[in-house]
This record gives sequence, structure tokens and C-alpha cells, in this order.
Amino acid sequence: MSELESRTRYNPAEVEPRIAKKWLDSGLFHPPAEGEAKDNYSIAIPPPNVTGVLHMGHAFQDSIMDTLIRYHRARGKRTKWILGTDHAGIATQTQVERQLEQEGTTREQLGRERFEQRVWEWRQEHGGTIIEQLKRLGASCDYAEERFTLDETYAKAVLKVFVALYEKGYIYRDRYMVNWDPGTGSAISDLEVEQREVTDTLYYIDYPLASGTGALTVATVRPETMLADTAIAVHPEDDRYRRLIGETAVLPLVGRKLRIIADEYVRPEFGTGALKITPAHDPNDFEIGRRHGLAQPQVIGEDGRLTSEAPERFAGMTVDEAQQAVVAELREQGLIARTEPYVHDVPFSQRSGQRIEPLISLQWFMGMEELARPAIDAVTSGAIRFHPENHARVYLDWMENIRPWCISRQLWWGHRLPVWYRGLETYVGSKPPRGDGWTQDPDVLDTWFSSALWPFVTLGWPDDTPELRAFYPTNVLVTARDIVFLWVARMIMMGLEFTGQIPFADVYVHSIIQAPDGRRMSKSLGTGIDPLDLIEGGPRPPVFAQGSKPLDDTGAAGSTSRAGDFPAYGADALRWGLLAMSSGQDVKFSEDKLAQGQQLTNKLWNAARLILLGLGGEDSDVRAAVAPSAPEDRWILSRLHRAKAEVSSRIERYDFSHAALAVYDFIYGELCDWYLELIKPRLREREPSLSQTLLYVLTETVALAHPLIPFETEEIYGHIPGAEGLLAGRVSGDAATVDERAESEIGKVIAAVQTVRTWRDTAGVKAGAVVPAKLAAAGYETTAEHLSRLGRVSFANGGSSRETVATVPIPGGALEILAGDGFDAGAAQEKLRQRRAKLEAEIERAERKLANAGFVAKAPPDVVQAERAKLERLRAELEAL
RNA sequence: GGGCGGUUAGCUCAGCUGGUAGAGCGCCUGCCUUACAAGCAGGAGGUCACUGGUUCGAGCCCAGUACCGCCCCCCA
Repeated sequence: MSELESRTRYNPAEVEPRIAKKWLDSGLFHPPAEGEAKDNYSIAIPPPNVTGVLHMGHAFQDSIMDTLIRYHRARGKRTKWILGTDHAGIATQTQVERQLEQEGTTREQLGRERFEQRVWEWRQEHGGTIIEQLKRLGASCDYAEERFTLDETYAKAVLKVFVALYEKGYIYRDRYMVNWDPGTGSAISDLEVEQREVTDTLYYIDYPLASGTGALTVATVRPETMLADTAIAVHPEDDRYRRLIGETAVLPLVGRKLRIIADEYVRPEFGTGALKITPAHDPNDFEIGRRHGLAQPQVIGEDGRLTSEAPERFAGMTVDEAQQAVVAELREQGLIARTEPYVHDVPFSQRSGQRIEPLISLQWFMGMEELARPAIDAVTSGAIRFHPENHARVYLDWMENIRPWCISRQLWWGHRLPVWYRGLETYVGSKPPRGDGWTQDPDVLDTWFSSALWPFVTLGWPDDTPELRAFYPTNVLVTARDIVFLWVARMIMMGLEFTGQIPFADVYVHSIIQAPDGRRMSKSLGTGIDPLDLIEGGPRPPVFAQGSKPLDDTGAAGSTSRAGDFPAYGADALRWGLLAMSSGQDVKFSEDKLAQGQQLTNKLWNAARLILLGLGGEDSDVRAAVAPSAPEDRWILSRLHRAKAEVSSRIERYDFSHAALAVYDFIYGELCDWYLELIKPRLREREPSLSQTLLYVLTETVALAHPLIPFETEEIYGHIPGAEGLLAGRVSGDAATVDERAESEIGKVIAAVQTVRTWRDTAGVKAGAVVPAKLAAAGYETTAEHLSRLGRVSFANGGSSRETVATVPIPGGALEILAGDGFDAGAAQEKLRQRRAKLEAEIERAERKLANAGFVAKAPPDVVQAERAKLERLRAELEAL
């Protein structure tokens, strides 16, 4: 018990690693694969990137999941938190390529096989980091069964799924417009593209008519793509151009004849109302081109350079060079009518940050409509519920307008497509084809393809394993909204298609934590933050040094300003703080909340010290029954019972900030501020009934707080005499009930003490002085001593002859302060006058309300009754003064 | 273009089926009271963005306005 005795401050740095080890050694987090999913509780972790490190989003999300997991474990459920990492195709490959670059080589030089080996080595080296960080956070994942989306068993499942969907006709190969990311040299999906505002130049270019009777002017921000133009489109009802439909224009610099076509897509009011059509390099033009059967010459290649289909003098140029060259030639020929700056949104790759080059490319796609239908039903029927529920609508909107998914990626790191070609033949199968001359498709699958199978493949699918029966479907999927489409929707579709069951019943979409200044947390912006620096102390980036707004003109600080390194808050304070921040919407990171969490852990630590050191330890045992008679004992049991109900219901409703606050309020506002103060005199007397109560209350309090602040509560639990096993594995019950009488008695005395203290302060009573008083109030039969001690008043025996110099209204009557020294009578009078004025104002308001015929007639009777009762109480109080 | 959310104390945020506005931090005052001074006790501080409506009664419900943020679609 030395730590408990010697430390007046809770020291997470010493406690947490020790407790973490105990948990890991206990095997508690690895449940047997028994029973059925409906009786068990499971969550599949959103697999972090295998080479990633824990960021704030993880810490937040994992705190939430661990709270759920620990809560349900304590309710006696067989509980499994499925753990693993994602191979994260592009992200991982990029990291290894960067390393190769430093070594002066490239993946091409290395060759595919050796490159893949390098990535596996990289994984070996860095793949364990985030898992260790999860342990440090206290996440009670099933570390005994760590999955990886590129494991052998996982690969088997991916192939099976691919082949099955191919055979159903959902997966197909097509030449189609894709988002080509020149940065990664791969196609990427729509969801990996983000729009950024860019200022471009809009060029107005004259296309001479073939008839020689003038020119048609088109507007474009990408003049270089004109080399691939195959038509000019106008709106069919545009009177300016209607007569030209069917004529031809001549493409400058190239000389190709362009048909002038009519298409509803064109907006007459934009630009010149005439649109150049480049089917190979613009998604809309691609569609128009298909409608009109236009050719698709491709002048920009996958390497971002002009192809041989462009006029020879441009071939080989980069897109930027080509643009300059094209503009220069057009200028020379006097074909640029004018230019203007133009601000618009342009697609960029989230992966590489490069501007997307829309290209026609031969890729593998997956038709989603058939898969979407049951996934829509699952949500509309309520089988899957979103929390908060407004996310369901966003999900449904997206699902109802779902588009094909480009699933092939031109990478080496990932699940290689189980597709082989020989001449014009294509073979798709989980095993290579027999015979000679087959070449496997070099592409790999989009990482999200394998992630979509996560909740069931991690449990052994396609085999019918005990794990699958015990823990699938999972209970809840915890995620941020940015991957609801990328991941959640696809898991639902794949889960229904391949297991016939929803993969989870609830989807909890949590906040995104922003930097204190409202920007997103990002390493490159300097707004990111390593959760480990908060746990163990570490450098504080400038943006975290103060509140969200700079100091105002008067120099008054808006909120706490902090400097230097983060203190070692510990994992508990971090977890509590993050949970307290959580909300239905995005939130700014608040270090104050961590500080509040730290306060809480310290308070609980000292409460435990008071109880455990005060008891001495040997004569009590938490296993003994508790049936106290003292009102404060019955009060704390009743309040504890309420706190448990409150915290449970908050956790079950995914309302973590209120769960965190409820724990705080109970420990601070009831246990420490009142109960422990009330029992202090009895503590010295070693009353057995009190000891039992204290041990019971402490045990149940740490159990209550354990899902949120697991380390400290586990540590304290270890010091409780008679406590068995680990708190993390303890199933809690609740023997107590609400005790109205005790709540009323103690509630009264608390209110009275507070009133007396306020009075003392304003009446200028010296802090330590004990003031003589007469108790002229009912309801303090069992608690007068508390009032006397905590209010520092002494009750005169019998009839005192001293005069009353002040009257302090308390519930049930008043406290008459008798003449004595140690306080300022004038100030007391003033205080009394203020109180009277306030009472009179309140009485007037209540009277006015009750005089309102509408109120009495229309308000619910109980509200009116309550108003009457209040008026009477106020009058009585005024009377007492 | 469509959709969603927000605007409450100096700061960050709560606020239930409408019934006299709350927390943490910061600020002021007083206390080293034998669990905790990184503590304790007390206090000040709010035209609930704005306009109108419904209601006996609106921070909460309805309509509109302004500003902030996010998502989807997209116009060369």
C-alpha cells in the first residue's frame, strides 16, 4: 500500500504500465468462442493502417469502444473486441517507396516480388507500433487474435468474394472514365477524390467553321485537351446556334473536323453556350461522347504526358508544358478571343494531393445496385440503426444513387486480382488456370474491398467457425462520418451478400476532433497531436498553447493559456477528457477537459486514500453485507444507485459526454464533497457498519467509473480488502435502491449548510469561527449535528437568553443566529435585506403567474400545484425572516 | 444546385416531452479545516444570433433573415 500512503497525487505514469501488464497477462480480453452472438457482445475495431501511429482520432474512437466493451463485460457478457490492422495499399506502398528513394532505388528496379518482400519487412518493423499504443491507452482488445487484411486466410476470403461477384456478373472489366491520380500512378475511387477551389484561366477559343463563314467560340480552362476534341456541343434550343447543328468546325492546331452536335447537357448561359467535347479527358464529355457515338482519342497518358495521338510537336510534353505550347500557338494564330480568371472546384487526390487527371482507362468495376438494395432495406427496416439517427438519411441518399465502384488499383501492395489473360481469353478463379501462356492481371484490389469484409473474415469466414457463431453479427460499429460510404456502407452490403446477416446492429458515428483553432488535426498543418504526448507528457504544438481565440484588446485571457510541454495526463485523464468532449457534432479539442479528467483521477485517488487508510484495512471486508442505518449512509447508497442508472443509460445511448460528466458529478459532487465530509467524525471511531458501507461504496464507485478510467480504478480495486480478481473482469450487480427518505433528509442538510456558508461569507464571519445559533426548523432530527459541524454553528442548549441578531432561512424553517462575536452585524443585516428583496420579487412573480387566469385554466394541474406550493414555501420563508 | 448541423457566461460546451438558464476553465473574495493547495468554501458574470409567429408560458415549437461549418452533386 505504499503508493497509496505516500502519494497525495495520483501518479498515472507509475500505475498505468503496471496495470496494463496485469490485464494482458490475465487473458480476460480473450473470450472463449462460446455461445451465440445474440448473447455475447462484440465490436470489430476499424483496422488502423498497419504502419500507422495512433492519432487523436484513434485515441478518441478507441476510448469510446473500450468504454462500451468494458461496460458490457462488467454486465456479464462474453465480450470480444476484434483487433487487427489494414494493409492500406497506397499509404503503405508510398512509405516504402519513399524509403527506397532514399536508398537511391525504385520499386521498378527492385521488381515486384522483391518489392513486396520489402513491404512485408517494413510491416514487420513498424506494424506493431499502433498495437502497443492501443495497449498503452488501455484498450481491452483481443490481442491474442490479431488480424491483418493481407493474411493468408484473409486473402482466401477476398478471392472467394471476388470470384463469386464476378460469376454473378457484378464485377466486370470496362474502358471507362476514371479518376487518374498521377501522384500514385493509379486510378482511385470517387470517394478518394476531394474538391479544392482553384483559380484557373478561362480561355475563349475560336473554332473556325468549316464553311468558312465565321467561327464558334468555346470556353475552356484546359486548352491542352482540345487536341482530343471530337465535337462541339450546343443546347438544342439555343437560338444562337440552332442553325449550326449538324455543320462542322475545324479544330485549330489539329485540323480535325468537328461535328456540331446538340445536347441538353449544355448550359446556354455559361461561357459562350458552346462546349468543346473531349470524351477522353472529361467525365461529362465522356458521357456526351457515348451518347453521340464519338471517338475517344486520348492525348494525355497515364504518365501525365501527351501521347502520340497528339500532334507530334506536343507528344511527350507534360500537361503544363502542353498547355503553354497550345496557348502560344493559338495566340499566334489569333484564335484566343479573350481570357478571364476563373475560380472553380477542381478534383484532387486525397492520396497524393495531386490534381486528378480524368482518363479513360481499362479497369475493373463493381456494379453496386443489386448489393445496395438489401443494404438499404436493412436501414429502413431498423435492423441497423445509426446514432445519431440523421446519418441514416445521408447513408440512404448515397445508397439510392450508388455508382459503380472502380476496384482495381495500379499498385503492387495488396490483393492481386485473381484474373489471368491469354490472348483474348480471360480467366477468373481463386486458383491459377491450367495450361501455358496465361498472365495474371498486375493490378491489386482497392484496399476498401478487403476492408468491406472485416467483421466476418476476422472471425474465420468463409469457414463456419465457433468464433463466427459466437461473435457475428457484431453489436456496433464505431466510426467517424468520413468513412461511412467508403467503409460502413460497403461492409453492410458485403455482410448481407455473403453472410446473409447484417454485420452490426448499431452504427455510432462520432465527432471529428478538430484542433483548438477549428482547423482539422493534421501533421502537416502542425495542428496534429500525438495522444502519447498527452499520456506521458510531450511537446505542445503552438496551436495548443492557448484557447481558441487570441487575447483581446484589453489583454484579458480568453481561457487558460498554457506553455511548455504537455503534462503527463495519463491514459485515464485522456480517455475521460475525450469522452467528455464528444458530441453529436464536430468538436474542438479542449485541453481543459483533460485537466478536468486529471482532477477527477486525483480526487478519486484521495477519496480512496481517505477510506482505505482511514479504515486500517484488517477488520473489514468488502464481501460483507451492507445495511446501514445512518441517514448519510443510506443517502450515498441511494445516490450511487441513481448514478449507476444514469451512467448505464448514457453509455447505452452512446452519450459519452454525459456518462463522463455523471461519473464526475457523483465522485466530486456527492461522494467527496458531501458523503466523505459527513462521515469524517465517524471514521475515527472505526464503526463496523460504516466500514462495510465505505468499502461497498468505494468498490461500486470504481466499478462505475471503470469503463471510462480503467487504470486507476483497477489500481484502487487492488487495495480494497476482500476484493477478488481484477476489476476488469468483475461482473457488477446492484443491490441498492432509491431511498427517498434519506435523500430528503440529507438533501435538506446539504442545502442548509450551503445557505449558512453563503451567509457566513457575506456576513463577514471569520472562516474558523463557530457561531452560536438556534435551530428553528423541522426535519433535522437526525442531521442537526451535520449542520452544526459543516456550517460551523453551535446550537445552544435549552432557551438561550441571547438575542437573535440574524435569521438564515433554511429548508423547513430558519436558523437564528444569536449574538456573539466574530461577525459583522451590519453586513449580516445587509445580507438579510438582500435576501428579503429577492424573496419578495420571487413571491411577486409567482403571484402574478397564479393570478393569470390563462395559466390556472390551461397549464397542467401539477404545474399549477407546484407553483402554489412554491409560493407558500416562499411566503413561509419570508415570514421566518 | 441539393442536403445537414451550428449561433447559450470572457473561453470550450451542456440544456429532457415547452414551466424562473448549467458545467469545466478563466475572473473576484476568504481559507495551509489531520484525503487532496494541482486543494477547499463562497461570489460575480447571460437581451440564449436577429425578426416575426404559435402558446397562459419559448433557449426549446413554426416561418423568415444573417453569419459560421460540413456533406453530396456539379457548369466548360
